[in-house]
Amino acid sequence: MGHHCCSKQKVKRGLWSPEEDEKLIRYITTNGHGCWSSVPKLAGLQRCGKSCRLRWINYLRPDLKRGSFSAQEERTIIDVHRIVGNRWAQIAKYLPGRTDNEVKNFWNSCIKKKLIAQGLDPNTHHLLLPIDQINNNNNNINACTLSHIHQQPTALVCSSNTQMIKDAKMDMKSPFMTLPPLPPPPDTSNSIHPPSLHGISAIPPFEFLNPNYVWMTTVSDQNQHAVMELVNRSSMGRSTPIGPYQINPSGFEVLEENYMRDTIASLEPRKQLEGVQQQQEDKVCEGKADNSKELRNGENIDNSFDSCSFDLELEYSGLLPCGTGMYCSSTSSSCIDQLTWGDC
DNA sequence: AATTCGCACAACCGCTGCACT
DNA sequence: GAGTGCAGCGGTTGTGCGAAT
Repeated sequence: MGHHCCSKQKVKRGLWSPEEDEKLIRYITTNGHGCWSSVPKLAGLQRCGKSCRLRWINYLRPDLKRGSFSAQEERTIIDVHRIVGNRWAQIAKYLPGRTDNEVKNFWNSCIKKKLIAQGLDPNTHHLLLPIDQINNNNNNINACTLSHIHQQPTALVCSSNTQMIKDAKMDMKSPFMTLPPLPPPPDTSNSIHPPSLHGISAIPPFEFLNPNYVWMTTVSDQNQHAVMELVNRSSMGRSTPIGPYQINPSGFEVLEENYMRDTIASLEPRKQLEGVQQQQEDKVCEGKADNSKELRNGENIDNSFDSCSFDLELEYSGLLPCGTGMYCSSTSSSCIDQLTWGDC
């Protein structure tokens, strides 16, 4: 039985032999793949085009990086996954030489287990432990802090500018979040990139492209950590502190993800660039929200977020990197401190 | 030594989105 | 706008191999 795309042909399945690999490599290096459906015939292979494509992309491509994932790659995977979910191709873009299949396998075989071992839901990156249990484990963290951590346990906060944070008491539909710098995807031909710090993009392009956020990149006087703030423009000015149980811990993520997906998919690169630039200018000049922007099909993006706000004043004692993967509080000994990576 | 088990990775399958007609 | 073909994606399954029993 062949694929639906080549059901009329007799195609071989299963593992590729070295001879088949050689044929495919020879053909593609000399002719390029062109239309994949015609590759097997032209290359003299009893495979379907889909299989040839997969073999080339996942295994034979010369620019593939082989070997185990580095700690940095692992962190990148986790960080991007928290944002985009199981979009392996998106994640793989941040890892030159890695394929989506490779990333997916690594996630399922290694990272997933680590997260679970750390008490985190690998799908949502939220703590699996109930809040009251966490409270019992640590009296140094108040309920509000826990409520936030529960929402965004892997929100990676590298902030030493606590005053700025305190000053920035505001409501957010989406979590205040600071990620460590992520390398931009290697292919920059059709994409735009957020402001960079020391030549490294400090903001994942997904969020940078999100016109619903305003990015403020600052550098701490003390530790030079890049501090990014996601400020929901439409919600600025409201003040609705939240309690531990007022939010659906996973709700905002789904909405955010859907929103980003739609936004990225719907915006032409040049329009994205223009839109982001314009929005940044708007933010700088006006310093206030503009709810009137409708990005697609007349749908107001602001409506894509449910109310999910944060009271930053209650939060952020300064979460700093802890080990290679997890982030922990620098000011108190908490259960979060225990969330360090073990070996895979 | 033989068998079982678990793991990592390769490959397949089905679906979706896009471009073209 | 509908139909078609294709590439790409993500979930799932298959395979090989080493460790454990």
